[in-house]
Amino acid sequence: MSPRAGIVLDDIIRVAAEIADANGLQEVTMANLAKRLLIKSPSLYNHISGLPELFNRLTLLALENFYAELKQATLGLEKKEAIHALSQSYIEFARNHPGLYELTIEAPNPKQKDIVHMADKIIALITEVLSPFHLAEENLIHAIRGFRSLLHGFAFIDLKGGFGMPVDIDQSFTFLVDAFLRGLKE
Amino acid sequence: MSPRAGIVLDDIIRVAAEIADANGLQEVTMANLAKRLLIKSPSLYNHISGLPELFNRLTLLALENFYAELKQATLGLEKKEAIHALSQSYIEFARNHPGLYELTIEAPNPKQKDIVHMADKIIALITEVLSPFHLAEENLIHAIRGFRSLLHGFAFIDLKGGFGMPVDIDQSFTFLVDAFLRGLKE
DNA sequence: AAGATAAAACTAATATCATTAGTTTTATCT
DNA sequence: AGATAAAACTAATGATATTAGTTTTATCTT
Repeated sequence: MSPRAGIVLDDIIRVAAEIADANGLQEVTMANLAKRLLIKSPSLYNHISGLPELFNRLTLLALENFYAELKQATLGLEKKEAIHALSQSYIEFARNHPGLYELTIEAPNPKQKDIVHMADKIIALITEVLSPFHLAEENLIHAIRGFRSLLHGFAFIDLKGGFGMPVDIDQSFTFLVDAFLRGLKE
Repeated sequence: MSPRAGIVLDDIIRVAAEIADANGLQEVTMANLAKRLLIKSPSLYNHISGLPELFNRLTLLALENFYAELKQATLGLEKKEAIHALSQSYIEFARNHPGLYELTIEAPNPKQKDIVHMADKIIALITEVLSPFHLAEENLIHAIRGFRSLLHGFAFIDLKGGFGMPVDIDQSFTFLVDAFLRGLKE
């Protein structure tokens, strides 16, 4: 064991994730982390170089968890079923982890190889579930971009409470995915 | 004229909009505004109550401009043409005014009646262009939500530079809108 | 033309951040 | 029992938003 027991890096990241999802990314501050960990904020610098590193690590964690859930959701499924499962899983992650989800959609810093890699894996997963449509080169890219767009757009507006009408939100989501898939077939 | 000439509220809002679009929302600070207006930051409080009011006013300006451009784009057009024109105008506003666009998609504070009103007008416009599809009640809501989602999702990912493949982005956008419209017809 | 007015600017101060430097504390190892 | 190392700490700096109080100055009144 180390000369003196105290918090470890993972404690910081874990609490940061909790704050991000419960109170919003803007509440993830050195001051708030220190309060929750019952230490003074300068002590955090014994474990992490500052807020930029914290957000990088939090983004990586978010992408890993997001990927794992999406992957899990599609296991053993094919075609339309796989697409709907991935879509549903996508929306649920955003709802359950609004703070982490926001981090997953920010443009990754190209220097952060690990982050770029995880972001690429998510796009590869989306590509996989779209592959049964046998789209020609450019159309496949169009379809991937379109699918990513509607997933994120719906998740985002939903998160912000932008769907106010008294109509079931999940049904609207299924409607959207179905409409897009029908449109793809032609 | 007033007892002593200086800046006026509109100067602050105008410069705030410039900074928002050129440097990002996070650069819209009292400190930066004061620098650009060649005054000290406390002097700004002679004209505005603080950052919250500034962002409220900036959001209203953004929504007004956004609505005006969307409306203008659809004038005299019908059906598919109107939808494509509105879509194209949507993406262009986001590209030309990334800072203002971000403000238009935040959930409006329900207490800000004027902001809510403008946001509603934009949704009404989207509803209008979708009306030729003669969708039944719930399906109309689904379609509106879906269309808003794909517009925002595409605009957002585009803004963040998330479409990296060497395939024309505007073609992808047209592909997405067309696919959705085809899907709506069934 | 001189003084009053009002609204603009200002300085000074407080509070909250992130961060750095330097000091103290303390669990473990020798 | 003392050395070590890494954790905690305090103190300080610089950026931010904001408030309070003072000064400046263009216009209006007499």
